[in-house]
Amino acid sequence: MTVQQAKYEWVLETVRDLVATLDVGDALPSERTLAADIGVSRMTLRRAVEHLVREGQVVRRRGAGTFVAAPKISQALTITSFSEDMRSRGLVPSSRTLSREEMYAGPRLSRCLEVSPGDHILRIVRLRLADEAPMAIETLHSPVGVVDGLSADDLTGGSFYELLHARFGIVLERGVQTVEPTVTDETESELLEVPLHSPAFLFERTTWARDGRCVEFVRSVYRGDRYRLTAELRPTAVGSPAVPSS
Amino acid sequence: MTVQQAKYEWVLETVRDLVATLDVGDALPSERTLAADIGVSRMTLRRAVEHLVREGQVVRRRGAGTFVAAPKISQALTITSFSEDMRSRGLVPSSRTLSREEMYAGPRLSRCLEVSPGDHILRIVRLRLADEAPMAIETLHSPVGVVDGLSADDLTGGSFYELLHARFGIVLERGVQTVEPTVTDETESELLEVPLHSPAFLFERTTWARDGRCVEFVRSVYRGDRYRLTAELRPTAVGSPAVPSS
DNA sequence: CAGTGGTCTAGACCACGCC
DNA sequence: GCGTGGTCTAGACCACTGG
Repeated sequence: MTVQQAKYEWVLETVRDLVATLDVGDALPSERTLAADIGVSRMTLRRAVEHLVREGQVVRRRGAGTFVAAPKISQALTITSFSEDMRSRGLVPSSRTLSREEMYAGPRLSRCLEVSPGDHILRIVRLRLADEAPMAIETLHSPVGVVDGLSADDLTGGSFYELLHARFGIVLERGVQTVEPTVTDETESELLEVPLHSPAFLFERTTWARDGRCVEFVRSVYRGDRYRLTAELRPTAVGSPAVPSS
Repeated sequence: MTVQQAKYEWVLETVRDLVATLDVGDALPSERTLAADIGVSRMTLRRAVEHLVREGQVVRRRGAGTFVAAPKISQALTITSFSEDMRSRGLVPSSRTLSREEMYAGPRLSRCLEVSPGDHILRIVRLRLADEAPMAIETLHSPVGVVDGLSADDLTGGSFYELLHARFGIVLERGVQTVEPTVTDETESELLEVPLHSPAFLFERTTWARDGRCVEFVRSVYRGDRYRLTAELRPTAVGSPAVPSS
């Protein structure tokens, strides 16, 4: 009745309070009943319940009812791009290009980049800094056919991805990244200014464009003493049948 | 008209195809227009569009319209619990309890577990195996007040979290986890059957219950040669104003 | 101002679980 | 069969953007 703006959120809070008074496995009142009790339409009530379903607070079973879910921890690690990542950690990101060369893909990279081993690719190595101190070494590989004429200077500025779109019209579609623990070798230790064989993260990322072409294969080595991944763990939706209240 | 089951998904595919024909920054037809063209109600159309918004394909701007989003790579690393994780990798998980002891929390753990340094805590060390071969060492700390009477045998079975709920009525609320690269020490190398100073992951996780109590602090060392994190990267919702078609 | 997305309604039919 | 969630509709008003 009052302002619409608040209604859905108000309903959400109301239902949340209700759930808090119940035990795991307990059924909520039916949607029609609850909507009437609260004084909103069923669609509005459903929207609030959907929110709780996504949060994993409740589980819906068609034909049966809606039940308080048994929380279950799953892990969602979220990382952002280097620059954003550093800024979110209160550090100032910067970059130094160490080398730029054109080369044959060779057997290994040709597989990663999905080109012929004899095709030319561009390899650019950059030192990534945070607050002026070395943080990571990033080695970027791209087929020259994709990033024709890319110079070393182009990368000192900012995002490679923005540049890909603005200059080459490339729209990214998806990527796959793996993370492994490793230790630094001589070269890496010198560049990152850490002792030989220091613990480090090894990231490998392959990214594809919307047109299906493989755009880049990136190998990054992050200092283990300065960089750490963090994850917020939240209860998620439960696959198991709602546990009957013990 | 036909079956309801398929309608919403059909609309989603239709809109997805439409988006594919547009460039980044282009506006979609208005919801009312599009709904009429497709032949569904606005609510149904909205549901499909909401799906695309969550996927980051389009951006809605109130009063302005709906626009094709500029893809932006962000990273969502997803890991599951040890057992699930192993099973999803085609391995058979198992567990061996190495030790169980009650001890004073001490300065460091008392901070992690949010108890007094003089409070008693339980420490259980488990070797986690995959296909009978060592994969990780997990050291669990919990205040005895929380898991009173927990025996070593209780943990050989399965999930600690399910046990927490069934036996102690503890409902988990949230957790924080950090991941660092490290190298194995003598003890760890022996247990994990890897050479001294092998690369490894160090996970540290703190989990809280719904009532606010800190339930556990877990420190896990994973073999770097057998364990690797993988992430599917997908374009996400864009904060930046939709780029006008170049 | 007209047009857009954001929200809400009251009612309808379907598919499914349970008794 | 009855009650549940799942879906869909046609129309309404609001808040905001833009010319």
